[in-house]
Amino acid sequence: MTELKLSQRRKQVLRIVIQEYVENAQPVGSQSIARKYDLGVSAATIRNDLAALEKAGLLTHPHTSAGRIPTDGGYRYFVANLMAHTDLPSHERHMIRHQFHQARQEIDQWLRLSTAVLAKASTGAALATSPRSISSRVKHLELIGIQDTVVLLVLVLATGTLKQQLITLEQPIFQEELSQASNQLNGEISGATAADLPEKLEEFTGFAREVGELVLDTLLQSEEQIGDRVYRHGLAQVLAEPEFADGPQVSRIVQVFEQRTLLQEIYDDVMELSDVQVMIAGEGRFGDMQDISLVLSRYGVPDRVSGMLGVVGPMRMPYGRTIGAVRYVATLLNELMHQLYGPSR
Amino acid sequence: MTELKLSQRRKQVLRIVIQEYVENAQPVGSQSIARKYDLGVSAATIRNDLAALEKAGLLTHPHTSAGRIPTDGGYRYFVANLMAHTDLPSHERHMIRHQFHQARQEIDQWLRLSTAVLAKASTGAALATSPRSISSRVKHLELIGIQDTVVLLVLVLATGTLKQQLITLEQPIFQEELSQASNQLNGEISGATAADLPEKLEEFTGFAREVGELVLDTLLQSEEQIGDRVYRHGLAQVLAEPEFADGPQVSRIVQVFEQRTLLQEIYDDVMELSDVQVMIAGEGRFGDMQDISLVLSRYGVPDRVSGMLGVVGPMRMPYGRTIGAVRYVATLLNELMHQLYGPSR
DNA sequence: GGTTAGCACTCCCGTCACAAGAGTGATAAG
DNA sequence: CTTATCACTCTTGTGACGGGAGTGCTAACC
Repeated sequence: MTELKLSQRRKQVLRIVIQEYVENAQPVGSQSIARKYDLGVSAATIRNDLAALEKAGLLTHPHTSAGRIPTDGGYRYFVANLMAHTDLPSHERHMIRHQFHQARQEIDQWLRLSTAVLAKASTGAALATSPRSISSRVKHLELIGIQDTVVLLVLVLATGTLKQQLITLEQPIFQEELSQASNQLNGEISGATAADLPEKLEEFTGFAREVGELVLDTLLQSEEQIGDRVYRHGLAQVLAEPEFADGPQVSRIVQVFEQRTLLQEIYDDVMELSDVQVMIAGEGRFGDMQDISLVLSRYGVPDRVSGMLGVVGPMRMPYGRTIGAVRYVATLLNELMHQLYGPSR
Repeated sequence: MTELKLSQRRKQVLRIVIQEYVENAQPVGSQSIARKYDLGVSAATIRNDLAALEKAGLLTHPHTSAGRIPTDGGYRYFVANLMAHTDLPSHERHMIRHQFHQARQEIDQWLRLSTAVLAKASTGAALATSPRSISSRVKHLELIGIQDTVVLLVLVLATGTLKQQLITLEQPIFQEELSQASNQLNGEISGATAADLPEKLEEFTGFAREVGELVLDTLLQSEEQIGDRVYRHGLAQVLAEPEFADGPQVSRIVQVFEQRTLLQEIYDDVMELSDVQVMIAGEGRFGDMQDISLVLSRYGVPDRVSGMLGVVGPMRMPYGRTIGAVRYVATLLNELMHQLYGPSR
């Protein structure tokens, strides 16, 4: 979209329309603006401005004699040019930080808390994916007999991520054999990445080889997918918003919230930029996202692990506040992750 | 509730009302019954029966001149006495079984699939908790250095469940020390339960002791909580049902679906009986569950692991089919789990 | 040219009345 | 116990009506 030129007052009017509409979910008209805000001009002038903003594609009206509401383009302009970058108020920041330090030191807990906090701080529903390892490196491997013919393969990646995989055998196997195989493998493949592995596997045969292949599979798979867990919180809250009063709208947002495949698609986008990203009404690239906005951020430690977290809500959303919240939680997670996966080892 | 005595025809009428209402979500009147079903009596007689069923608390009207709809009591009577116990049709059963055998051999995958299958086979939303170990027994323990001062404790329980816990230290620690501690602990505490552990810990000091305490904590915690993951699927579908057209109803069911604490409470109930349980409108013991029914079952291997799975949906639900689906998926999971955790080891 | 006042026009929304339709409840007869 | 009949009730849909909010246009003003 080309950069629009708008007079100061028109920007101001647009800002007011969005602000009012976000707050009240009601179309806003020229008179009510003139009454409530002292712009030094009359309602008629504002009316002209509104018409101009509509022609520019930033506003619409639902019907002839109603007030104006922002279009998706209007929100985009607002977010890009007009929005005050509001950080979360400091007492909220402190409270959130406190909660994180009180939680048990576990990624699972942190992410759960993140979604809870985000949902509370925004008007939307929060989601987060568990962190994915980038270029996974094997740290350690363990083979544990569960049943006579069932073996559990536990894989610890350099980042501390655990992968588990059950192996069902034709023949019973003894613990000694398992230990032997795991010692053998540990010596050889620890520190290996998916790229190194095939070569190293050459020298193995039999059961050890089989396990090695499985390790490779697991590594490859963990690199190409989003984290295997998706944390969600606060759907009830966002469904209470007036735009989701009727059926079709509800199912739309629930689908965005529930569907893994959609998240997977969006994930790649989010990974490209380091800052918080705002996706308004699907940005034309995703269908079926009318009236839905996403505010997402990457988190993690560069080149080691990364995940995604953010908020999904109605397009009519307090973007400033939401972005602030997402950014803050993301930086907090970054800090915590840094302590764990930190510079290197 | 005392066992009600109803004539054959009245039972038949009740059955018809429920059947029709479940299908069409519309109050059903005497005339339409007489027209559609050949009961050998006139509409007026059916009208009398309806009035009797209403007096017995099994039916109501929404208003004076509307047809009848079942009350929660009506559904309970139906489920207890009238319902045809329908198993899933065999081709569906085969398809489901096939899907399970195609999936990767992983509990995570199975449960994900279970909820997907259940949601598809019912009109509700499916949920499942990951299995919890009963009287957890330690199988193996591993300590892995992630950062200089960060250690990952991996605990493998006898059932193959993994528990992980990060430990942040004051001082850096060397891998040798870790290995030493883990060897020491493994020799001593492998096979121990939460009950045995405190005694065995007596002999340890320093870091090993610290880790031991942590193991104990983890064991205790894993015994008292529901599985740490909750799988969900198909919320969008159930929200499309007409009873959830308005706001308050939506938030009610979303809360039932989302809230962990509620599941935790229900869990204990479900564990007591081995068969599928039906909870209609909260059975008076849970508030805020008007118009919502749950069909739940335990799954797992007796005395070893167990979890819960089932369907949450509107009270107006095809109970026969839903119960059949839940039962089938539960037995399927039981089979699969049995292969893993099977008789003993 | 930008700004203002005035005014006709449009459309939504709540209310009311009205009729149709479905179903009940009661009565009286079989 | 069952049936036919009928008055009554309540919902639902429709159309009319007025109030209110807001627009769009025009003409005048600075």
